[in-house]
Amino acid sequence: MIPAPQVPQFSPLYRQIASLITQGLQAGEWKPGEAIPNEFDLAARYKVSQGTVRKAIDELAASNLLVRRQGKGTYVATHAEQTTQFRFLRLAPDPAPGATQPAPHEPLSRRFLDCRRQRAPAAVAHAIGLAGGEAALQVRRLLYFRGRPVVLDEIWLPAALFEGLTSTRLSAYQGPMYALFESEFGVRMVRAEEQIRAVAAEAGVAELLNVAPGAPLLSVERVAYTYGDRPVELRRGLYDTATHHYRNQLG
Amino acid sequence: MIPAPQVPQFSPLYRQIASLITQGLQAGEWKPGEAIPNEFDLAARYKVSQGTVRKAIDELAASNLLVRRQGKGTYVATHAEQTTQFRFLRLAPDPAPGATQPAPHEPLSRRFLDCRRQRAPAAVAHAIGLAGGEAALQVRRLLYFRGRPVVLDEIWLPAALFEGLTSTRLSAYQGPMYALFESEFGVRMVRAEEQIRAVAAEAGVAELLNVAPGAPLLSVERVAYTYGDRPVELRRGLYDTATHHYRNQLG
DNA sequence: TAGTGGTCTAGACCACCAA
DNA sequence: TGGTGGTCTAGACCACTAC
Repeated sequence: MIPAPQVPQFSPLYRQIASLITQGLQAGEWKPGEAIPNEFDLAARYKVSQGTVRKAIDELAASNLLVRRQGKGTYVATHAEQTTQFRFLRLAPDPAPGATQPAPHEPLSRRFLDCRRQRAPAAVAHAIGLAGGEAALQVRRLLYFRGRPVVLDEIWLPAALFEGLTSTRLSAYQGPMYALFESEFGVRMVRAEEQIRAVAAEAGVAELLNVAPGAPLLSVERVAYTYGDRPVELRRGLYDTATHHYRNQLG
Repeated sequence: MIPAPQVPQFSPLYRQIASLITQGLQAGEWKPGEAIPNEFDLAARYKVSQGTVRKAIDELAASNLLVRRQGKGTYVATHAEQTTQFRFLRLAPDPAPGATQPAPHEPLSRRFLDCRRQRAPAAVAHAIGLAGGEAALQVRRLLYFRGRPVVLDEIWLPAALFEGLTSTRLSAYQGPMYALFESEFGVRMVRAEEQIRAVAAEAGVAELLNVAPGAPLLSVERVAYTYGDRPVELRRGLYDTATHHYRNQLG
């Protein structure tokens, strides 16, 4: 007889508070960039001590939902910030030969190729939680560093969450796509999982990225999640790594 | 006039305690796998409250130097553990088509090709902190999943730290290389940085990995650090991603 | 100077593990 | 049952920011 899985029922107070705060974020009670109430006010509201609220906020700050600023307050994290800009795009320019300092981030520009309402292939629909037949949006875009194309992205989104998203609207917005998602559609990307492979460039792709057909490219497949671990984006990026690399920290 | 950089002098007590504990780890006072003293004993030793020790340990556990086990004690982390096994090797088998569960980790075997004492190229010497002319060890090995070669690693180490490391000794050891390093040479890898690119397989590499010449491979360049952020390994891995992928979490 | 987050303490009690 | 880490509280004080 297989023993029933021992599900630990116990959940400490601070985790319950963290969950309540997350619900407030999800419900839009506090918007990205805004400050949440101070620790004592939250403690009074939830009828716990300040230390417990503090530990709850610690957790949320550790998972990048909140940002603490000593002396000022605790703020809702946003993708519309310089410092958070490259949290999800891990591509960096190669260091110049002999350089001791890592190369700084280069100016980046975006070009949107198309944005179509379309039936998603089964694998895609499954990944972003679409029931049979629900519509999806497919966006394709190029990223340029120093005027050269380096990344080709193909992005799938549930159409229901992004009604009114068009190529022109994407092009008009200056700044990261995820910042537009959170300000215009109330969808905030919280975490993502990536699968990385090396592939050979197909003809059409090669032309867009200005590389030889068959050239090795990095394939980066990402599923991005919003609050409550709901998957809301599938993205396949093809990176030309001739002058750039994907950087990663192992802890 | 450029303002002098404002160096924050203030360091909270718990960080000083964390630093003292780290020194103990570095000095080998507590060995990988062993338990450190309980929180009250440490508090008495450092003349602070248990809460402060606790916060210090929290930090060290967060950076994977220590492992807490409720009801048992706090232990020095080790690479010789199943759970930590794949913390630095981020290669996972592709899920079977239509599978809902991610594929489990596959049995892995290692084959060492050679281990030579050798002058390191300048770039390598610089990366692992070798002064001019100091000797290095170069190790090459293959990793097999299900009997098939998937990874070719070329590894550079400072010879001074690994006196007596030979191909036969590497082959004799069952388990991760980093576990051997920590138990036999007292060098514990704490964190690493990786740069990932897509490259085309050269002839010799292609043969070893059993792929066509020119096939796209993942190039994973790693610098691994021990205590005190000292770089002690440079590793270049070539991964065949036909049936596997490099997985990454973005938080 | 007022308000916010950050640190430190002391003590009570709870959850988990092993013997 | 005893020992360990884990939680929660209450209060004092420190460091940083803005006005």
